[in-house]
Amino acid sequence: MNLADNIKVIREEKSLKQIEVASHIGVDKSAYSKIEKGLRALTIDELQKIAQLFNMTTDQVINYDGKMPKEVTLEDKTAVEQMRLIQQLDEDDRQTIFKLIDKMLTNKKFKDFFQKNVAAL
Amino acid sequence: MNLADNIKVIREEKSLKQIEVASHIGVDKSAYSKIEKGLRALTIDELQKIAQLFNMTTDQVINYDGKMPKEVTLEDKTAVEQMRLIQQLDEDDRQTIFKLIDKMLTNKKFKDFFQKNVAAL
DNA sequence: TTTTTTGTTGCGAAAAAGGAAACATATAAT
DNA sequence: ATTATATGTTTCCTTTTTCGCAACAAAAAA
Repeated sequence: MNLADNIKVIREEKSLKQIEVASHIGVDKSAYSKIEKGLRALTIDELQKIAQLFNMTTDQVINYDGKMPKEVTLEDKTAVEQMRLIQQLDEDDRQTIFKLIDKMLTNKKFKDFFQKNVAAL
Repeated sequence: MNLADNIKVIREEKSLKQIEVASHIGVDKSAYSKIEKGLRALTIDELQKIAQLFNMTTDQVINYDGKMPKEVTLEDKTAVEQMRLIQQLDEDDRQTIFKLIDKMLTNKKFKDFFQKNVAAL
């Protein structure tokens, strides 16, 4: 999908008319039509205004991909990326994870302790 | 800071010459000079190529604020600590955590997706 | 069907971009 | 310092793009 198509699709998802987006970015409706048809390029300024109207970042508009989200797998990601993803969790989910980790760590400490002090008996 | 300034500052931080960026985006050096001086607008296409050359997203270039990296700022210092603790877990416990986080993240993505695309129905 | 709304196309005028070359400034070498 | 070289800027004219009205076409509503 190219940028022109992205904008058209997103605009339609938001049930906006061409004229509404056009006036928001300050161009004639004919010019806007050309934009969606790929007959005239969007300026960065216009893109930013459109993104603002759509409540999205410019990157999200540029890389828009209407397809369903794909699964996430942390395992193969770098630690930095893992952190970034964990930060994205909702507050309560993150709480759950941390509590679980606390339990696991506590558990491990006991396990290690017995391993070292009791197994020798 | 405006976009033209951002690009200039970032280019200089990366020790690139105007001519190098110019040829990467396919314009004459004089045109590129005009871009940095704000005498001619960047196209979205050019912005994307520049972002690629700079190893940044277009949003990062647009919203660049001069302040240096934030590899690990105080704010997410706790996150680093969190990761350090997770690394200490036994392999199978870590697997469990990761799988759970994966599920939560995937879940959240779907939730957000439906929020945006289906909730309006 | 007949209206009304929404989107597209044609066209001359106006604005912007292209790029070669002259010019200016900074950096390096002698 | 002076000269050379590398880097960045400006001028000037040509080419390309955009402008926006108005006519046109298509779709939706009445």
